[in-house]
Amino acid sequence: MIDSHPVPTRQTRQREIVFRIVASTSAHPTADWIYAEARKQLPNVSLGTVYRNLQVLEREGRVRAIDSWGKPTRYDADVSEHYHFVCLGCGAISDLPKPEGGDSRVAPLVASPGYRVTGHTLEFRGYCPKCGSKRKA
Amino acid sequence: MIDSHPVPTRQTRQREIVFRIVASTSAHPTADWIYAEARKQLPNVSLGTVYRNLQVLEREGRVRAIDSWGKPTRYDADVSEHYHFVCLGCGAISDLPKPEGGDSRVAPLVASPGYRVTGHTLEFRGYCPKCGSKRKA
DNA sequence: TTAGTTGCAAAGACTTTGCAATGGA
DNA sequence: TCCATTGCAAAGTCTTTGCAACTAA
Repeated sequence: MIDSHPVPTRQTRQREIVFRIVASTSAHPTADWIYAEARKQLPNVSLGTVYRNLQVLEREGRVRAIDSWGKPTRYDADVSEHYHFVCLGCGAISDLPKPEGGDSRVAPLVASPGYRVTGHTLEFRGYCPKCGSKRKA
Repeated sequence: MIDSHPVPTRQTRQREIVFRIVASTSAHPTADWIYAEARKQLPNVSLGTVYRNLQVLEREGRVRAIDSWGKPTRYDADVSEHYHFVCLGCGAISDLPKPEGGDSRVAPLVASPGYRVTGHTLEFRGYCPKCGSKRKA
């Protein structure tokens, strides 16, 4: 269920380009967007390759996948501890300021014996300043 | 982007059966599983109808959709505040004991001016007692 | 040399949708 | 009656995969 012996990875043009693209933006791009950008540099790169590389990069801990409730997965090259805010108006995902002592505040919420917690996801939803002002409260 | 004038909903056999099925289990079932169960009671019900009803029920606040990282969406009839634990071994989703003052502990993590937070999701991942003991730490 | 990678296209998994018929209020 | 809902099947969206050729190490 988990890689018992990790597969060695090579450094390829395609892989590095995919990584650089993800790292170059804070927009938490989708595979499709990354693909479009990649083709500007490597006109023949395929969408399959982009997906495969995103998987490898995620396995290596170089990028993080952000699940988006049925919508396409988005990727983040900031793998440090931080949370996201998803705007229900425009769909934008923005980084939240790193919570002070966040982990130590959230972790204790789960304390069931026998369970081994390896990670958690905390995501906030609502309206960003731009979308919020367009609507009546 | 948001229902300005909610569409009236009717009470149909299909809808109530779907709801009862979701409410009858704590396994956080998928649409497929709900569909299979529903056909036991209504042999001609279609998968499309199950999906449509789950959407309606969610809109009405009677069930909650749980996003499962690329895997099929799961549903929960417990719409009260509580968090989930997802087992990376067997995929089971279990309810976590309601956190004491959970909301008030988590909410302050986001305090960016201009942002209106309407909800949040907190999900823990790891190994359940059964799966944890099968693996070396 | 020898696996890991790639491009391409086809397949897969999950969910949504068009439409005519049906049925709840 | 009126329009939300249904069953069916087709279509849609996002992601994965088989395969032969290619290439990093």
